[in-house]
Amino acid sequence: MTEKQTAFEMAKAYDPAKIEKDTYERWESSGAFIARREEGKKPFTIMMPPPNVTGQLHMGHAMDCTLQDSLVRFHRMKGDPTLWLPGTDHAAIATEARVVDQIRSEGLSKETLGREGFLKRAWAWKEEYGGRITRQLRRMGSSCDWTRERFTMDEGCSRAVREVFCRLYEKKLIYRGARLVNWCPCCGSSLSDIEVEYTEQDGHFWHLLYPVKETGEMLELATTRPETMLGDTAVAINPGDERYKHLHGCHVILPLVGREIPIVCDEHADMTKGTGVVKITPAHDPNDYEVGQRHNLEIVRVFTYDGRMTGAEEKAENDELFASGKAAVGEARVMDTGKYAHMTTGECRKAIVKDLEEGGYLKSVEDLKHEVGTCYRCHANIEPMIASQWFVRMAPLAEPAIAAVKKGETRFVPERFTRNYLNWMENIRDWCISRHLWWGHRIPAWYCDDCGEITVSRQDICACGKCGSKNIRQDEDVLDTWFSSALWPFSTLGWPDETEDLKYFYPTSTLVTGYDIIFFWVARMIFSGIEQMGQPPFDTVVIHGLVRDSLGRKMSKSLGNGIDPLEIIDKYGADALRFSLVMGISPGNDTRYSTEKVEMARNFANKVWNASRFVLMNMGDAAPELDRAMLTAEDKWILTRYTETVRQVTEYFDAADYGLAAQKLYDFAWSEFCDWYIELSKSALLGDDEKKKDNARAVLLTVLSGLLRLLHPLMPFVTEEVFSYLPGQENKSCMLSAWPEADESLEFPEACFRMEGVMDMVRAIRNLRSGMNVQAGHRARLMVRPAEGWAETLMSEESAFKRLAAVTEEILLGENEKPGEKTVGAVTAAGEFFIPLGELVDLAAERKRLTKEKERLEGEIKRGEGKLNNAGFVSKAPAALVESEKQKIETNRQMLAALEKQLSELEA
RNA sequence: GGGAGCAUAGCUCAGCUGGGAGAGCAUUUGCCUUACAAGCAAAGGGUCACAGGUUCGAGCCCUGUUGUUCCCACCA
Repeated sequence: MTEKQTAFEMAKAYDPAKIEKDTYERWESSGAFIARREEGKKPFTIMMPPPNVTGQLHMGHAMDCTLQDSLVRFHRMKGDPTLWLPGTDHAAIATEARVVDQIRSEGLSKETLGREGFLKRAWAWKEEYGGRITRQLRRMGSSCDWTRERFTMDEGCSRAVREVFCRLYEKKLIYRGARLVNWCPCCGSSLSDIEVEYTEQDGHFWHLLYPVKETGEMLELATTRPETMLGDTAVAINPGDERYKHLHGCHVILPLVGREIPIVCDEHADMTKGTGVVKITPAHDPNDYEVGQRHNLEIVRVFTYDGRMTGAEEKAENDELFASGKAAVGEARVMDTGKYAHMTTGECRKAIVKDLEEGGYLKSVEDLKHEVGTCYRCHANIEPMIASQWFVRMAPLAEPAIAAVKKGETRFVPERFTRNYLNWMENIRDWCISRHLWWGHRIPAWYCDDCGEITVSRQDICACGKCGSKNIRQDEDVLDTWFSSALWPFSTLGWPDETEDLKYFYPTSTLVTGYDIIFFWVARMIFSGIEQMGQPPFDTVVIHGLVRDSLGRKMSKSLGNGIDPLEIIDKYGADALRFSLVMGISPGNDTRYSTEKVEMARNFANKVWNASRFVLMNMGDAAPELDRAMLTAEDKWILTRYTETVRQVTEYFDAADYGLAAQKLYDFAWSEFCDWYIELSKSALLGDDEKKKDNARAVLLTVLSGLLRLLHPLMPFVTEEVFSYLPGQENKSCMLSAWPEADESLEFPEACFRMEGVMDMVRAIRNLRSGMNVQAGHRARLMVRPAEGWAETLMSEESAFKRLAAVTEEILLGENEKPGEKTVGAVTAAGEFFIPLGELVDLAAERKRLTKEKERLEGEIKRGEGKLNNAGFVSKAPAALVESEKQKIETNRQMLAALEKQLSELEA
């Protein structure tokens, strides 16, 4: 613990850079972040969505992290055994791409390094960037349990991955097969369906003519991808299409290739679209693949896995595969595309179009915009391909995952995301989990070259499980990175071992994440948790929006509009960044980042700092005790407002409504505590009545100490720093202090009402002076006529009103006396007042101003009467509302009467 | 083709189970008042997208319309 400076040594402005590093180190080394199991107490657990080790944190992480840390600190202060488990994700495809870039810049390639060499480089990358990320998380102030930090590819997580893979395989929920998959020729890997992003692209419709063998007529059809025609194995028409009834059972001759292919009848052919004729390429189109399955069509692959046209070598290889009987079920035959072989698919498209045109097979070309699948990582166009891959059978896993959410065992906040989740789960297709990469969890399957057996094993094996042959190879591919993230809520707690942590902390409490990964991650955690653990991994999923740039665009590397959270922390402090990311957000909605917001938050942190400085400067030696008998009107007012703030902020945190919590704290701290209470407290503090001084000190301390604690989850650093200076809290940590509870005995509604009246009147006076251009330094006299029942409140020796007004005015009380000189005046609910301004008073302008006010009041009264004369309102509205409406009218009538009197006095 | 979000002050956005609209920034005016000029005291600025409906009462609930953003969907 560092030597504490006194309040008088506190800097005039809050300087976060001076304290953040030390404060964080103190927290961490004290062990305060470490979760402890307390039997009999329900823990609060959050698993951090592990950031990718690809690079560094961005603003989205900063927000995600702030929301989680706020919740975690809130629960820790409430006394829950709290675990926030941090970690990082190996991000298979993304990291591999970065490492490939890195080694390429050194003139190396994956192939030259070899698998082992490459993985060494990848681990080095992980060490560097993983370390950077955890440092960044610390800079944000994250109070996570670093002793439990995990990595998706560490030993334990990897063991969990293998265990799950084997269990699912044994239950036949994982299978291998040759299926049509989304293939990214650029990444050289398959992708799952959700990894494909559809973007609108300019393209063409090529209208082709295929000659019918039996009739000699030309059949017109259209395609957006003419290069796939080489792999056509049928042409489809709708069975009910009258135009083509005569062609049932006929064949067409595939142009350029000369292959005879059947005309099949299939519902897929839509009579209303184009000519109603569709070419069928089962190897390269998802719909065509389905048609092919239904009609048992041949599957002819014409693309290589790196985006070129197949040639003689590929065909020979493929032929051998089939000849040896090792071809997977559903595997495609490969065609030697002859003159097109080795062209890229793009080059081939041009060549084919040209050849078709020359052969008279191209009827016309039409421009068109259409949605094309692209890779979410590299944005290259996806080529659907037949490939032998591993899949997770989703239907049996989805079913309980749907039920759990429907039953409310897992709840989405905001609720609207439930539908999103259910809709996706209910239409889910099998999950392709193979990735043709090296960085990741290698698929634990071995192929026997002798007997063809596939052995899936928890341990590495060196002989075939069936025939014992040593002639085996492990599958070259790794698993989709989300396969391991899906296990995060339990793999990180030691599963498959029955660890104490696992028993105590699973299922976790809340998951906090952005809506962009509900499908990628949240859904998969839910079904994995249910399948392996028997219960869903969390009860609440708090979904937040994305952080966009100041123009509303997504922050991205390619746009160059990303902002580094660390730079902002360096300049404004972590608290400012955190608060700016939370204030004004609403659940599930996107937010824009702007420097102005950070400045607002920085100013607020400074305000908190200075308010604290003021309170500390005025503290005596001992910690003052709150004495209820001593409380003044303004004390009661601020204590009431404070209690209400405690109640509301607690509710907001419980509902994960951070934006409202921040707003409430900002308003209370600034507009009520600082602007009014601190100002009012000065009279006692500067006076020499020690009892009054102690009373003011006690109230200031009560409110400030509570306020700091309420603010702590959002602004941990400044609150922690200031808290330990408080009398009675020496060397105590705000983070470990108790969350404030609303104390009803500190609520004084009547005092509050009185204080609001005083404040209204003070505002009216200031307003009038400002409007009359009264010089700030000018101490005019002020004459006050209290409204009925307000004399004591306004005019007693102790009145807050007198102290507030006395700053600029000299006060005269005259119950019913006339001002007797030229004045300006106004009426408020608490009473009326006059400021004598002699010749400065413009009678005509005054008349106008007062008349305008009179009309406003008359309008108010009329509106109120309208309501009360409405039988429906009186009978149906809540009684309290009707009553307050009556009160309002009564007050307004009194004010109106006073105003009319003022007007008549003006004439006199 | 389905689904969702958004439309409120010049800008960015809040607004709870319906009870006469708020903040920050910007603008205007006056202040270095002994915590804070990263501040203080004031001011101006809104047909709550449009049209209906429910209700004693609608920014809020319902229906439709327009604009906009996003997600999902195999459309040749």
